[in-house]
Order: sequence, then C-alpha cells, then structure tokens
Amino acid sequence: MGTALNALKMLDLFSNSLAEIGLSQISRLSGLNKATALRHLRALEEFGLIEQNPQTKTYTIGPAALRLAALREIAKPGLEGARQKMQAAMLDVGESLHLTLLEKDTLQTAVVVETTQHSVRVSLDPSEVIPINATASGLCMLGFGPSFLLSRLDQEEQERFTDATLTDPDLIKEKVALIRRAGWANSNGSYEEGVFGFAAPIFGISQVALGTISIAVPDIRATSERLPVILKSLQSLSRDLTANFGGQMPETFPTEFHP
Amino acid sequence: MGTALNALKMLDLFSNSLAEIGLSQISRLSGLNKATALRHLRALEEFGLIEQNPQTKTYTIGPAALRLAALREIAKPGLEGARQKMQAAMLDVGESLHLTLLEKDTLQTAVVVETTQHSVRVSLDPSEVIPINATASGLCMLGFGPSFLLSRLDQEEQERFTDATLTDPDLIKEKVALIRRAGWANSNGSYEEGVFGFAAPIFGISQVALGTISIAVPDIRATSERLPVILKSLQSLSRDLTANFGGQMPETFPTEFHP
DNA sequence: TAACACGGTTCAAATAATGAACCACTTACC
DNA sequence: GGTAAGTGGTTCATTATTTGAACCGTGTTA
Repeated sequence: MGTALNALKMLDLFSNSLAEIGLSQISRLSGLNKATALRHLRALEEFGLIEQNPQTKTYTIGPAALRLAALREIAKPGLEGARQKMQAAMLDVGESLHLTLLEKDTLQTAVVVETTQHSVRVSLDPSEVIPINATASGLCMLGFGPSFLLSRLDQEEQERFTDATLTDPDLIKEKVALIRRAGWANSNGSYEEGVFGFAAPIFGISQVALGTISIAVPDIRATSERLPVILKSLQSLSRDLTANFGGQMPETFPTEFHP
Repeated sequence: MGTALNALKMLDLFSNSLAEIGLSQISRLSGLNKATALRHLRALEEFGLIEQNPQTKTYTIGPAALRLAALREIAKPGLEGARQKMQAAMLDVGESLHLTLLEKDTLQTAVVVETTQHSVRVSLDPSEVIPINATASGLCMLGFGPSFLLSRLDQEEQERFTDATLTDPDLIKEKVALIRRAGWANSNGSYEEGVFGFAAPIFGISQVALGTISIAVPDIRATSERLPVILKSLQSLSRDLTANFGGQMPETFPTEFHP
C-alpha cells in the first residue's frame, strides 16, 4: 500500500558512503522495476527532493531537503540552537558530537557536528538508525527514556555488531542500572571496533529523556586523562540541551559525572 | 500524473506562518479529497516527513526533513560552511542574512540566518520562491546568473508586489546594467514595504552566479551611515562564499562595493 | 565484433488510488 | 437541551493510475 511511500523509500538508499546512485543501481537496491524507479525519481526530482547530475546521470538528494529542514526548524525549534552549543563543545573537547532524538519508537541522529581538530575522527551516518543495545546513546535512552523501550528488550532479539555488543536482555538491564546511577553511558567498541562512545540524556518536559547527546572518540584518544574533560563537557551539554528543548531534569539526576 | 508528487505537494502548504495544519484545512488548501489527503499524510508520516501532534491532531513537517538535509549536505557540501560564515557576518552587521541558490530555473532560499541583535528584524520564509524582479537577490541573479533568466523577462509578465516593484522589462534591464557595474544589487521596498535588501552574487565554477547572498534591513536602520558597513560585509561574503562553493569570480568583478 | 551494462521508453495488464457518503465526536449558539 | 456546523477519520464500489517485461540506442569492455 502506498506508491508515495515506495517513492520516498528510495531516499533511504542514499547514505554517507553512497551519496550518488545511478538508475539501475537504485532499481536493484530498492527492488523496484527500473521503469517505476525512474518515474518515482522524476516525481521526487520535480519536487526537488532528488537531483540528477546532468553529466554522470546519477541521482542525489535534492535541495528541497534543506527547505523542508528549515520549515521543520520553524515547527519544532531548538535544533539550530543545539547545533551551536554542540559546535562550541566540539571546539572545547576536540571530538565529534551526535545529538539523537527518539522519533516514534526508534532513536535517530538529528545533528552531527564533526571535529575539525583531528584527522582521525568518528564520522556518523545521519541516515542510520541507532541500535539501542550497542551504542552509548541507545543504552542511555534505555536508562532515562520512556519505559516501553526497556520492555521491548525481551520481545525482540538484539543484533550483534562486535564481540563487545550486549545482546542478553539481563546483561543490558544490569548495565542500564549502572547508567541510571552514573547519569551517563558509555560504549567501548560495542557498535564499531575502535570507537568509544559517551552519552548523556536530554530530558523533556515530563523528566523523560527525549534524546541523547553523545561524544564519539577513536580508541587512540580514549585515554583516562581525557575522560574527565569529556564527562565535564557531556554533563554541561546534557543540562544546556535539556533547557534548550524546554525540558526538565529529574532531581535525582547527578549534577556531576564521575568515571 | 504522479500520486507521489501530489502527496509531496502537500508539504508545500506548510510555511513560516502556517506551521501546523489540520486535516480538513489541508484537504481544502490542497484541493485533494479528505480521504486522499489523509492517506497521503499517513504515508508521509510513516516516512517521517510529516508528524502529527497527538493532542491537537494537527500535522507538521517531520524529523525526516533533518535527516535528508544532512544527506544533502554530504552530497553537495558547502551549505554548513556557508551558514557559519553568515553567522559571523550577522554578528558583525547585526542584520538578517539570506543565501539563495538557483535551483532548476527558480531562485530559492537555502540558508537563513536571522539577527539576534535587534527585535525589529526581517524574517524570510524559507518556503517562498524569490521573485526575480522584486528582490535584491533576484535582480543580482539577473545581472550575474545564467542568461536565460534575462531572456525569460520578455516572455513572462512580472508580478507587482508594491508600488516600487519593477515590472517593465526595459526598466529592469536598465537596473541590471547598473548592478553589473556596481557588483551589488539593492531593493528598496520593492518586494515588501519597509524592507531594504542588499545582495551580491556567489559565483560558480564557470564564473556564472549560482546564487546570491543578501542582507535584509528594516527601513528604520537603512541609513546612509550604515550602508558602508553593509556593503563591506556583503563584498567579503560574496568572495568567501564563492570560494566556499568552489567557484571563481570574474576578473571584471569589482573588488570594492561603492554606494 | 560481440557481449554486456547503462539510462530511458513503450503499452497491455493489473493493481492501487479515488471520493461521496458516512460515523463519532466536539464546539458554538439560540 | 437541542441543533447545526465544525472537526478527524472510515468505508467500499468505481475508476484511473501504476506497473513491469520487453525493447531501444548508446557507451564500455573483452
């Protein structure tokens, strides 16, 4: 059901590593017939969500995406302010930052600020859905977000990404209990080898987390000397961004993060 | 032809002043049947381009817009860098800035940075198409953009917005000749009463303008003392943004803007 | 030269979109 | 307290649009 949806789903094919795609490849990846894929692409192009490179004939995400994002910012303000705070924090700690938001029942990347300080950096794909069991953001959301996330743990099998990925619901719950006490979550290569993630919650109006702010560090820089700097930044971002989105922190939430 | 396109066109109903719309109103505004509108909205919602407020039942642009904008930034980088340069210029001159890009054959707003210095400010709607005859950006594009824009002047009647709007093709061409010599364009209330616009071109690789950068000033602050500051900022933005987008300025382009 | 992959087109067949009428509910008004 | 008009949302027979196998012309590779 829904040709419009099928057309839109083609947009999901584009990603960080696959920014330009040709017709045949789109047809293959989407499973749609080449003719239908083309007609959909034409429709999306007319609206501006798709753009075709006249030389290479490949397709990319179009400029309408920016226009819609600006409208989204009007409807649900805050993200632009958040980006600025993240930018400042990036310059301070020198690492890449991600802001994720809970949309419907999945955790999605909303803002990415990559570090300009190091050439070895963590680069996160904005089109990826954040796995709740394998990332610092996901675990953090389990700890401070709506409770249905935790109860869903027992119903669905959790995907494994690396050797360090937590997949057993009971082990995850143990970890979540620790996170609740600490106020922040970490993931040491449990999503991708060599990537250390540190995340803190952003709370909404009812003291339930609506998203997370996280700092991603390559293992070579994830030393114990740098941890206090990262945690300090994370803590103040958690507070600032909660305020930025008009939320409120629970009284029980720690005002300082300890390693 | 194209149900997908019809669905997408509903997104165009949202604007700066109409950020949340109910089903019946959407049906009325779009001319679609209520049932059809609802099914389209559901499809858009499933993709995330539309979000429904559970309380009021109204619809808004959804979070997928942000995800797509991030992907667009990967495919066609530069806008984020441009935003930062504009932000700096905004703090410098204290006025709102707009970056427009020529998409297909219309001029569209790509980045808006509103002033944080004054409560009386010019606020531009990112969903609006920029009229080529009435705005500083439009006139600037006529002067430095692809030539088909100029030749189209004689074919289509130009819309009138205020008493000061130029609609006669010959008068417009005279103005464009002046702009070409000066390097910058202005519009004194020719689009909206009380708004003074100043624009300079952003050049592409072939020394043809691919967009414009403009500063919008409310009439009360559009004094002759402030003009040099505005022009200086505009000139350096024109240069910086041309470089930012990998373009090249024509040798004949003035290195200084004079009132 | 032949084989293959590319982007794009065609048109009969099949599927999915459509819309008038309807429901349940809330608000406003006499 | 009754009614009229608004809202969001549903139903289902009718209709029109989407669909896809085969096809074309071109460019690349072996």
